[in-house]
Amino acid sequence: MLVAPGGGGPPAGSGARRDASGGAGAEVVVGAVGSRAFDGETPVRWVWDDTWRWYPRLLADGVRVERCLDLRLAHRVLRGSAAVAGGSALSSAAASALFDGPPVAPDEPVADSLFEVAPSAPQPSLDECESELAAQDDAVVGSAQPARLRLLLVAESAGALAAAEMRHAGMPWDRAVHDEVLTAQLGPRPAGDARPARMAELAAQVRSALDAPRLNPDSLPDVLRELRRNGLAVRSTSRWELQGLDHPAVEPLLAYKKLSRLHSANGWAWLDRWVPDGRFRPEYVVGGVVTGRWGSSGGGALQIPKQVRSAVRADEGWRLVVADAAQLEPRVLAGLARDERMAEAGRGRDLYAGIVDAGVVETRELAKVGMLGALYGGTTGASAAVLPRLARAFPSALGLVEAAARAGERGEVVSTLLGRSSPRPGAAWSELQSSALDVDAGSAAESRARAQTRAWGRFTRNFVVQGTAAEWALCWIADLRRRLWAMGASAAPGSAAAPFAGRPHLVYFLHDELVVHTPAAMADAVAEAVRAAAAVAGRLLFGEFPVDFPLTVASVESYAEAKG
DNA sequence: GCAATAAGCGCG
DNA sequence: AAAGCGCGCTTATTGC
Repeated sequence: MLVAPGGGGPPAGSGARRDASGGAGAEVVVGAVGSRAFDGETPVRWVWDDTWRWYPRLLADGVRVERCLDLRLAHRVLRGSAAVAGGSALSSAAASALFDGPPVAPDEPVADSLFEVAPSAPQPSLDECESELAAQDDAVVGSAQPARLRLLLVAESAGALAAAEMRHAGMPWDRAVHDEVLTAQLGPRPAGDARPARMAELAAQVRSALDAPRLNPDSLPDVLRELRRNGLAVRSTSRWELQGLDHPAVEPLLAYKKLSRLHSANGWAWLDRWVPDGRFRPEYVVGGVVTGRWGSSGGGALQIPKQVRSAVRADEGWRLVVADAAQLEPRVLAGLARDERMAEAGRGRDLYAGIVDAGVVETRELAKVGMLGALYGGTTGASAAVLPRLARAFPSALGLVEAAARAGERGEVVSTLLGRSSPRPGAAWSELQSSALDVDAGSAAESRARAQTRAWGRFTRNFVVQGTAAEWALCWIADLRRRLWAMGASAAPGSAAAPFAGRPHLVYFLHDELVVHTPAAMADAVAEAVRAAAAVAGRLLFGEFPVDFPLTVASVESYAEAKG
């Protein structure tokens, strides 16, 4: 039981306590379960071990938390950061036991499970939270870049709040529209485990074309064998290897694979499991990716195929504001490297078009392929061919990713702008490296070691950009979340769950793209807020360095209408 | 029998 | 003509 905002003090037994030493502003340390601002006015930053443990229940009670510090997320960032000196209290066994590791299960019953929820990780006491907070504070203050790290920690924590809120509110999903999409492509929903009609037809065509009446098109080895038996020199059954081959089995096989994917990943079973009530509630895993991007768990929230996005529909009287940061990663690179020419190429326009206008390459497609090659470490084809021209035009930017790659190849750690560091290569890495140095190491061992070295270099090359882009996106969503709440409620119909009734709120986030569900009357203001938040994110990361982060923003009824 | 792995494809 | 980064999920297969 919790006290709603505007109510009295902390609930009995909550264990909430005012923190006297927490730096600027009042802070509340929450060891078990928390409460609201004590004076009702000072913005309070809740400090708790794990947002995902506590926040779902607060939201279920209609309570929104404005700001927090997630000790578990912060712990992980600080422990891994090259900017933080080792040997602090953060690395004590006690701190590790309590604050290391993945987020724990929410403190709420799981409705659809017959079984007990797995026992949660040990719950830190109030005192343990306080001493962890103090240790983190010391680590930040004593670090090479306290301001940036502090920004990273609060942005990551705000992301955790947003993630829990998005799951709570859910993405509005029209089951009937989804069913129409499936029926149009697959045929009517089959009973039981039967193949949908359209897939069965295609399977029959494949069997007949390959003269293999008993072939199971879902068995990759069998399909490969039959393709070869029919004279097709393929190494795998992947689409890019098959398409364009001149054989009557190819077209139905590719069509089958496409439908099979739709059916198994986002078919009726998915719909029943993940959208029982007209809302899709994915579990986001904040910081779930090494680079700081979010991951997801269950439901494939980050892989919703374009095919079914028409089922994402605003409630009656509401709109979806869909925003997408254009060419985010190259722009982030321009900012990171303070590459003025590259920033200039993207100012007020499509960055790739700007690269063409600057006379660096001939076409937008080349500019894009070349930039992606620079970010990912491409070494072949058109991408590699234009790399020298990009390097000449943008020496700072290309130099930065090149340096990150070289550092990784040496086995060193690289870091994002705000101080998230890459993992060190594992023990197997160094073993393979040193084994290649043995006097009697064969050339095979040497080339394996070389391939591994380059692969790690590609990882660190991309890490600095992808990770800093993730930081930009966290700042974007954090600032937007604040703005949306400040806009207040309108008298819109619809069924947004408390505390978001009548209010614009985030419902989806995908690396460089987000969706807000808003009362229709507020859609324009939301679009404005989304842009303003992007500008703030740019300033938070890059200060006055003049790099733009333009967005495409659309106010639509259906997610499928946005973008192209 | 079950768990781990591989292939393939969806997203950025 | 997909080459290079990061993921999650499903199915079939392989390993114990």
